[in-house]
Amino acid sequence: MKVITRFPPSPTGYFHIGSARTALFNYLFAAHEGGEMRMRFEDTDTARGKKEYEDDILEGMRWLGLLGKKQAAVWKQSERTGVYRGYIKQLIEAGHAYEAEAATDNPDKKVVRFKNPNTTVTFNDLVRGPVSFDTGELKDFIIAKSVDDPLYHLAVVVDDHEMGVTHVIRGEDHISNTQRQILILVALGYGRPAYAHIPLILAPDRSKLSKRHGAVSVNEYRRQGFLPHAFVNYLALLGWNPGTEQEVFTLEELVKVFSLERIHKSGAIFDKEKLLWLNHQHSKRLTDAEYAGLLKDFTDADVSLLPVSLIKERARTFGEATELIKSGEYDFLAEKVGYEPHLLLKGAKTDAATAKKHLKEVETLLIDVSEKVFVSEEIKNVIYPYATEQGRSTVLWPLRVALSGREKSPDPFIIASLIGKEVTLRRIESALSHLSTL
RNA sequence: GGCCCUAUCGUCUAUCGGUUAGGACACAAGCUUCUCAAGCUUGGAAGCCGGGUUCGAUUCCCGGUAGGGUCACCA
Repeated sequence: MKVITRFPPSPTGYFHIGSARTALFNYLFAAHEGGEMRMRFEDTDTARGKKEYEDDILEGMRWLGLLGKKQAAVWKQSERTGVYRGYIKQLIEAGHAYEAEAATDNPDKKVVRFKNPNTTVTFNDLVRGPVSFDTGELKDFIIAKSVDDPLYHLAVVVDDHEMGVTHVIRGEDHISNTQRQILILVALGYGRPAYAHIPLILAPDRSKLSKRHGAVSVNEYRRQGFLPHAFVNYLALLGWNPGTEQEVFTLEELVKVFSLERIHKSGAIFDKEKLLWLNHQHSKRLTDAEYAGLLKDFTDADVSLLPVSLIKERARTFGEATELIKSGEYDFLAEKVGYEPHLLLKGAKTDAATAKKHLKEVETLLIDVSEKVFVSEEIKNVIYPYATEQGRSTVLWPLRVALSGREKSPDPFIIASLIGKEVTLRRIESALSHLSTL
């Protein structure tokens, strides 16, 4: 039988990372089994639902790569009240439900209560094993505000059945809802889906993750410049593990190895540091061209002549890359560099005269390097023996500052190759005249 | 509070009765290095407590404790 899972968010807030992980597990399991994940909006609560939230969820799902082109249409419960009305009537006629006085303000309205058979409901949770409830405590719970106004539990059961859902994979917070849903489903004569309740994502203090703990919406991570695959990779590792020591996965790789049996039972704290590390790993696996393309789409900084391989190595996210660029780290690529002359000697542990001598020698060595082979390895080959002989810091520090204008920068060979022979020589000349003033 | 779920390094986790309790993030030190990163090596760091069962329990059972979830005319 074809596996069908579902992702049924309620559009009452922005796409939450906990929601995203639930969607991911549903996606991974379905894809692994060759089935499919269906999506619907549980928007029976018209007072709280917003179109804006629906769009945010959809956008986030697309970004994460969990919403394929061949995705079936997204159902909306608000458009299916007619369908639910039929089932509510059916339940009432069969004696499984009845209309009753509303407890609140409106005396004309009758709520629909489910007639609780007061039994023990046991289901075999695919993550936790057998779980049972004595349903008596539920009393005759309300399944619809009126015949025309269904509530969550009724709508879920009907939709899961009509969608052909075989596996309900959802957050642990739904575990006690399962008994109500099984009761309704039995009354309707439906077969049971399999249930798997996954642990929750927790804040650092092990409380429920909320806005006060920082970024909790998926699109915030997108705005911070995370890679969707890295984000998905991290989410998958919260509460699940492959059983091997592999940690870096693409979505496709996750699909291959995912299984419900390896879902952990207890809640997991969201650790942004590890996410950052994973994102860096994914960044480094991108080709320079891929990285440059994505960075360009992300940032408003000028990336036209940036040394992508350097940034990729250094920044963990596109957000960090942007900061790096804006901090002036790569300003040496521009025509002019400005710096305090003293900086030329700061890390050189030598005096102006010596530094000057070394720079002159380096200049002489570089003049002999042809433009055609003015690449970092070649430049290093030419300068390094001399630097080693004279004391590297006394030669390389002034040279690096001459070329970069900064205390911290990539090495001078790389910079020289990036700015070219002509600019390199010009900057050395400029440094020489600075040194003369000291 | 009732009901339900859970409990291994600071964090994410491996272990399906016998292990020097493994890996990763973070942290520290070292190596590399002109600087900053990256990289490499090394290190510190864990079975909530108490009973059982067993030749032997982190692992199985019970109790306690702690944390979480849930008790809507929300989902």
